[in-house]
Amino acid sequence: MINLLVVEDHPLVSEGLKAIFEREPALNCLGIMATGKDLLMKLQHQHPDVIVMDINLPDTNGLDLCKQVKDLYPTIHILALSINNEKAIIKKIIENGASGYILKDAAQYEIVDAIKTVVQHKPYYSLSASLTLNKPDPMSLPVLTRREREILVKIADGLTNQQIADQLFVDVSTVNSHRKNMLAKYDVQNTAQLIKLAITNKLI
Amino acid sequence: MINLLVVEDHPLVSEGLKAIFEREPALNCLGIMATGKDLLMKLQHQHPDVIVMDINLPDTNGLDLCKQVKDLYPTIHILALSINNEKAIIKKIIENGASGYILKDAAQYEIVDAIKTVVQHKPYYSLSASLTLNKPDPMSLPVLTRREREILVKIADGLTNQQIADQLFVDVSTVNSHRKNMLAKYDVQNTAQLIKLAITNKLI
DNA sequence: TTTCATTTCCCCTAAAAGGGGGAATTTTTA
DNA sequence: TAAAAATTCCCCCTTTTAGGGGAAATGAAA
Repeated sequence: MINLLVVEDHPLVSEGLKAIFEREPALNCLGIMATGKDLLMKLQHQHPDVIVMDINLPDTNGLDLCKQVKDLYPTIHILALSINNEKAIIKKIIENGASGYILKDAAQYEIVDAIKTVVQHKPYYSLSASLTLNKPDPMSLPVLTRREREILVKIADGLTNQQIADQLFVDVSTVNSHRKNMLAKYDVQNTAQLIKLAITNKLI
Repeated sequence: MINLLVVEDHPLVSEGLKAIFEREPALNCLGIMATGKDLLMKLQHQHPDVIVMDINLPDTNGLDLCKQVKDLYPTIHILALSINNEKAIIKKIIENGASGYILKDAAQYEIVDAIKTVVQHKPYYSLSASLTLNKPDPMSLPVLTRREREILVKIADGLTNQQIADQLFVDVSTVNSHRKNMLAKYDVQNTAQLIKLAITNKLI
């Protein structure tokens, strides 16, 4: 018998999970919490084998919550549940102690499989998640320094080098240097291309 | 007794819906379809009172499917279900014949309420959806002409006016005119701001 | 058919950005 | 603490944008 806790704020999804668990004799759902706070309170009294955790919660960031729970109760297995299918996020949650990752588009059997797998101290990734993990890295872009980001945001807001320099109390040549640096480090020819790249890659 | 059909490709959600419907004696779920195609086939044999339709489907665009179904079977009420909370989308689906709109974060009672409301030929919007609808319009932006969009895309790709002119076999002055026009119509000072606005508002 | 919007092209000047260097001073970080 | 990275500033010069006008030709819609 595997004891479960669910952290999920969408009633539709948590009802779905409950229905799936009820059909599985080996699974016993101890309760459904809508927030991270509720989970931490519940854990003071009850320790499940597995926590199925939505990482998009209203109160806490799921990534932090995962780490918190793992620090307090290292023996509990955490199965992350998310609509998000970004490689960086999946990696992060695994780093933070999750034993598995399934997407909300997962089939029923996948969820049951995942739970049964993680209690055996084995990792589990849903089909779409492992596909994402195996995709080649979206060519890691160079990172912006603090100052560069600051300036880039102002450029995107339509300020000229002079205006930015005035706001930051530095010389125009400084702003110009940063701008040229950014063009060079992202290998683009002009501001238009830089802004496009920055926005589509969520640099700003 | 209200007869229902569900079109939803996420098992977690459809299981949740099923569980909710089972608890309501007045509701009778005739079946759950994962695709628009399946729905259209099913409708040839069975006519529900209400269709609960996810508008993010794998095969069809939910907006089109809604219109299609309404054209074929005008008496069926359609309740749109979506994670999407954008005013434009909600308006569109209503135009296409949906009687109501609920978000996937809706509470259980909201879904039941919604179904009972739409069968009485009354519209229903979930709490968060009606909040969205009542928000002031995100100031409708002027639309780009075909040529302007074409040029804007090339600007965002880092091409200069001269390069664009060469590609389009027109004079630089023409490209320059379009560029100036766009700056004026969106009331921005330079290309950086224009690109940012265009991307964040999905103009390109 | 007659507007109205779009697309095209032209003039002008000033401002801003881009491209090549180099170099001193702080901050981080290894 | 020493090396690396970030921030700051400077020179040169060229290309590109921006801002102000105007105007003819095409296309679509009323």
